[in-house]
Amino acid sequence: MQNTDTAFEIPASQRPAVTVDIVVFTLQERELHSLLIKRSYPPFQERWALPGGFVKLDEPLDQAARRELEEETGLHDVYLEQLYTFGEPSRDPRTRVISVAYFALVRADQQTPHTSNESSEVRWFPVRELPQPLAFDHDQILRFAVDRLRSKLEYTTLAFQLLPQVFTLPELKQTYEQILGEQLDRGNFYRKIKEAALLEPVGQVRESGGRPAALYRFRAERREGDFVFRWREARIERDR
Amino acid sequence: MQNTDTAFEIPASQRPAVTVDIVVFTLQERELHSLLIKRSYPPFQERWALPGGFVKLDEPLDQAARRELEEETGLHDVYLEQLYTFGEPSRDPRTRVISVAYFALVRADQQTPHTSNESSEVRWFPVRELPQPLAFDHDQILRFAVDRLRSKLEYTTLAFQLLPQVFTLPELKQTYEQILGEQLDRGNFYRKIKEAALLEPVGQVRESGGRPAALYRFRAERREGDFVFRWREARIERDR
DNA sequence: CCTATTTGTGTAATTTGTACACAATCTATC
DNA sequence: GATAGATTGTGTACAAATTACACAAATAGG
Repeated sequence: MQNTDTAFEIPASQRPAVTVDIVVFTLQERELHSLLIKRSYPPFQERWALPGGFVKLDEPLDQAARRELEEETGLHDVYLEQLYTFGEPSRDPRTRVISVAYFALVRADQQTPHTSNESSEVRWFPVRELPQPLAFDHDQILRFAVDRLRSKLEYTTLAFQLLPQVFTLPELKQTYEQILGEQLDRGNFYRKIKEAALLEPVGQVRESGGRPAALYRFRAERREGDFVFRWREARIERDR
Repeated sequence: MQNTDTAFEIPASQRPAVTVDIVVFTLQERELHSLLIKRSYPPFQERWALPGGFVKLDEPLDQAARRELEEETGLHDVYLEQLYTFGEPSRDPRTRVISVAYFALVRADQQTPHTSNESSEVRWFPVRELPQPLAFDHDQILRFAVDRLRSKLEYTTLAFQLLPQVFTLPELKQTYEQILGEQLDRGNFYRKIKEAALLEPVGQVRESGGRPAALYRFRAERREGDFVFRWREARIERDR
């Protein structure tokens, strides 16, 4: 840490700008989507970009992320988690901008984003069909967020933040499959979920073409806290 | 992201300062230690603090971390990884300072830190006996780093960055035990390590009071990359 | 009432984790 | 130089978890 006051003689003009950018995920039609806004001004005019903006001088970082997200898209009360800080000097052609990236999860049934005076267009894109390239280094940030979401899914209850309040086991399984990108065994998946005692039956069913599926909700006391269960053994040689 | 140029009309005086702080870990006498420097000036005069300092306007964040670490302690060529960004408005009493925290790992046999004109005193402290409180929010940052190190140890080869080039299996096991804070079974540990094919026998032995231990080095092709093996199953209910 | 479809449960085979015993190799001591 | 003590290294039986797959249950449609 700065250990002399001389450090504070750095002229304010020499200070970098600090922004927050938010990667918002949701599920739509059983596919993982991310929210992008279309830029109206240069640089990267007409390109799609992550929502975000400048951190105010007296504002905590996560609060800045929530504020910018609501201002630009209307989304609020989302699950929010800091992702990584991107600070390459050339990432913004205008000036030095250091961006603290966040990722957010929203239930699709809950809110619909809207444009604002700051954004000409706001849209959900399937993460498998993003408009490329995005503005700035937002491609990189988004990839980073997808990787993080995928790996945290295996040892947290993050998936629940993407589902409606009430859902079926097949829907939960499909959520996992969508994000992990692989098929899971129904029997093993159901057993693991039930052993973790995360769910509470609602007592109703939902039709689905065959046998109706029972509806569940999450047990409130399990909502918070990061770790609840591990879907399966980490794969040896995963990242190669 | 900022999507109008008006955002850049924010006066530079309204910009926060950005620093990097580095939590440096090493092993000394088989205990995990962290490097602190004593502050010579207010605020927090005479308190111990993490090494760190201001990010220059045209400098990548990780480069800033390496530069500050070398300037303040002389340590260089360390393993470095971004940890988290701390941005509470009140964390520095003078002005808004956003700190991108890093954690670094060094082999104790390799380098010894020295003071500089910026630091009156530099010392390794066992993480179990830190001088408290530290300056700023550095207690929090350090706890955060220890937690991260501990959890990453279970699915990465980070422990290797703390050991000398050449080491024995008992030494490796002790490193894991120190950081995880629990005893491991020798037989099971050896088997896991050997199955992962991470090590290469050097062909020599080191005396240790009883039967000498064989020396190993890491296989170069396994040095990089994050994931290599998982020491063991994640503990259910870990974070509660 | 039969078939197709989807949900939900059961179970055998395999793999992995755990606990602990025992052999091997050195030092120290008498 | 024999023996005890200490530490490294290997083997193995048992428990637990994972995997793969079979089968029963519940509904719709013809």
